[in-house]
Amino acid sequence: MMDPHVDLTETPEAAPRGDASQGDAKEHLRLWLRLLKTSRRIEAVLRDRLRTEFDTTLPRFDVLAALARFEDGLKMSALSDVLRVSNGNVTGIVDRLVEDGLVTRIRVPGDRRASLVRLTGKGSTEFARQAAAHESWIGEMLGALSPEDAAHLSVQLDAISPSEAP
Amino acid sequence: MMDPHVDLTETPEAAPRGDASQGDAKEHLRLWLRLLKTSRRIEAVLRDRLRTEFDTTLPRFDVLAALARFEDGLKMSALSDVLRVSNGNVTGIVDRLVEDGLVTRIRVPGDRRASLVRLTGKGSTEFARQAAAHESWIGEMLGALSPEDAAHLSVQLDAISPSEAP
DNA sequence: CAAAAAAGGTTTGAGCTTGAAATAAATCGA
DNA sequence: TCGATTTATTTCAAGCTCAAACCTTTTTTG
Repeated sequence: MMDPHVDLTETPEAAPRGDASQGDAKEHLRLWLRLLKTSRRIEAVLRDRLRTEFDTTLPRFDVLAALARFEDGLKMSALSDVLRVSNGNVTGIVDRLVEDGLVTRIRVPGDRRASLVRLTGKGSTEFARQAAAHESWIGEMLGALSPEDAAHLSVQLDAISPSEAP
Repeated sequence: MMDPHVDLTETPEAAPRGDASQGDAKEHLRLWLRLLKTSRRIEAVLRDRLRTEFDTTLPRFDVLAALARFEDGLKMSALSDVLRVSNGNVTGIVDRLVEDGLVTRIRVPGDRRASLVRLTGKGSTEFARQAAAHESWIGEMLGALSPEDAAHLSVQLDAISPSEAP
């Protein structure tokens, strides 16, 4: 999981007066550490539940989720693009999902290089179960937040990582 | 990297009226996806810079950071505790850091099972360089946020994942 | 058309990650 | 004291992850 990077969260050490950028840097660093901690913690819970309740992993779930969004299937490259994962990475995960019959590779007529990856019926059913559970887990974990707060937070986070493609 | 899990960010689909909890769930899910996306994006940048500029990895950096905070060294178990990583995980990373001379294992006098892990002089120097760069990278990435916004965000995130030990 | 470039994927090597099993040492309880 | 438990750590198998190298096939271009 690897949480903290630098964690000086615990050392407030009075306001580091002097020039302003010093203090700003610390505040930004602190925010980053909280952000990381929060997402890691949630992720850990999701991994754990996916494993114990569905005997699967987060990457597998992510692939199914992506394919569920694109009913016509996705090319490997498009898939790794959507997931923001390296090309080679997806190959292995899809291989295993194919073994388990949750996903198929379909030849693309005009192009002998490419193939489309699609959910099978089984994959579709299985994902529906998992997605429902997933949503409720998130609800449990973020339940402390009002929908308004949640919406507000979303907006602020968007300010940090805008939707520009890297 | 595995970003999106479920990403229905792209399907606003009008406000799902009906009972309230429905919409709330979506809002929470949306927040989670943003949170994940943001932290993954920042993490990806950090990994990349650590690799290209220091030929190291985030987990290694994290271990050094933890050890830098505890000058007297940490036992393996304490280290994996601080980092919130499995025990066996740390073993390998520390092994490699020892090979590179950045870290040492010190026998604990009264206990032949345990050992303390500490930064070497070299490790300490190296970490200082990396930490400075790290802080400035964070500054770059979060620079769009005023320190006030950052502080505010920190507080809200803390509401999601409070400091209770799991 | 033939050579070069680009596009789609897989393989590979190294490292990270986990949970579970294995070792070994220390401590506790009867 | 001796067996049982707990504590500290490592080993293991399986899977995820990346970047780089490597094939093909397709497209571009001279």
